[in-house]
Amino acid sequence: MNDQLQPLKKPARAGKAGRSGTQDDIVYAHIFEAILEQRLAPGTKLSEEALGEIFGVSRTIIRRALSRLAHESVVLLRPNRGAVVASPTVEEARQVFFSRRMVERAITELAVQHATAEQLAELRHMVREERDSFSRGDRGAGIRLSGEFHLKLAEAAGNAPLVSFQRSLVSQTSLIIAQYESGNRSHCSYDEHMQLIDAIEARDAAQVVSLMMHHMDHIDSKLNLDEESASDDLHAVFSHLLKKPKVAAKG
Amino acid sequence: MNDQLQPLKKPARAGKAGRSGTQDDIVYAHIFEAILEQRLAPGTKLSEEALGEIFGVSRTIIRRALSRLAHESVVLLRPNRGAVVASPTVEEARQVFFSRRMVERAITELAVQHATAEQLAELRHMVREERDSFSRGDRGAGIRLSGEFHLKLAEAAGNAPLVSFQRSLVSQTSLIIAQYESGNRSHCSYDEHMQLIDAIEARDAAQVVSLMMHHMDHIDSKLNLDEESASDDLHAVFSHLLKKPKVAAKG
DNA sequence: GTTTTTTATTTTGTATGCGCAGTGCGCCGT
DNA sequence: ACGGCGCACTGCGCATACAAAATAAAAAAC
Repeated sequence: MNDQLQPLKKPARAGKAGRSGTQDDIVYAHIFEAILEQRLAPGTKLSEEALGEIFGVSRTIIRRALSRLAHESVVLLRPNRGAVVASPTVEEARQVFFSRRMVERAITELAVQHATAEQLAELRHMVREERDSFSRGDRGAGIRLSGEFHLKLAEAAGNAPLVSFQRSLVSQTSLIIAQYESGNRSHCSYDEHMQLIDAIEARDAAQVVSLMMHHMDHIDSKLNLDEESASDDLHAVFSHLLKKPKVAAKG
Repeated sequence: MNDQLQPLKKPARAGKAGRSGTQDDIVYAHIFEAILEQRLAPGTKLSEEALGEIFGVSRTIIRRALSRLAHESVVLLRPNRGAVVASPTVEEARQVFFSRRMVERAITELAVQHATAEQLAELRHMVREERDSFSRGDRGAGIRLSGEFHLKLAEAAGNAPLVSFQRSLVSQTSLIIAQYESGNRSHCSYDEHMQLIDAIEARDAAQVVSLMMHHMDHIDSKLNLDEESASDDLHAVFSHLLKKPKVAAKG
């Protein structure tokens, strides 16, 4: 039956996991990473059956993953017409960044009050990983880890609804960056991330907020509103997961 | 037994709908309204099969509706153990209100800039309906409409991520109000809602924000967040009796 | 040759069946 | 009689099967 790929290994150590539903998360992480890596171009149709074949799971799982991605506005779910990779417009990007600024301000203020030493250590660890990813040239992982840093920061703020919202915003931001960031423009946000941690550790609220707002400005200013190109073929995009290049099981 | 309803009519005109997936939304709205009406007590188990029987749909639909409700933290989805009506703690309520204040401030500022005449008219219409519901004594509908007012206001702000977040916050707030609001204390928020609309129409940003913050204060002050009414958490309920819980409290 | 209608194929939406995990109860051992 | 163990029951997770909708294609009419 499904002899496409049997173990369904995770793409990296996608921090999103840790839940019970394993398969969901794995498929979710794979697709999300593929989008971030720009192996899936905006507008690409995400056929449930094709994805099911590729990941060796039924459409039920695919559908859940897509539903989740849709909720984070990373894919667009058109009724009766399937899912496509979201292609955020400039206006949508602006709205996301507006919300990001609002949320990040609140998060930093709370984090200064509530962040524990362990959380700060964990944050530093994540920044190091982020830096390593970029120095390895793994841009997709870097963007993802950069997002996870901000998510972790939200967790340190200790406000559950904020974390949930931040998760969605970070996903969308990652997609926007993947789409609009100009070339190899040294997405060296990890440096600013470290400064943020230092300021939080110093419990300097004003400084943290200031740094964060500048961080947002920098991300914003790195965006370039012209670039779009990537693959359309699902099998090609996920070829590194496949054992056989061509599947000929189904009639 | 229960007479299962056959045509699946909507509970009121649940404003959430208007989408494509009809059955999802209907089931979602029914369950949500039942929770708001407190016909479903916090902690009540929501069996997929039973709900499917009641609504005349398969577990697939029920599952989607529950998943949606879970995402809005209105029900709690325990892996392999089913769904139960959420019972937000006081701390969770505080977190929701913190986020609400942040979001409402942003929304009002944006709404002052962007709200159109049609949107204001629509808002007034909704407030009238809200008032009617309360005067009819339909508390559940009143709470729901009050929430939908705030959601509509978010839409008038013209920021999609904020709307999405607001939807989740409003759902949780409604649940919290349903649980914690003291008695029949005439949840006369519609009056303040009208004032808000007037101030928006006058494009008086400072006034709108001020009114909104006071509105939040009023909602807050109506809740008795000091004494918990009920809880599904046995440990919490009998904490004053328990010295050592018998149940395996691993993890 | 172009356009429109009809049909066929593909793809999503919904329902159901099977297997497994979680839970409670009864049985047995001490 | 009490505590540990295993069995049966309930109910969800996942896969599959079926039905409806949309798209693509083909054929017919203009």
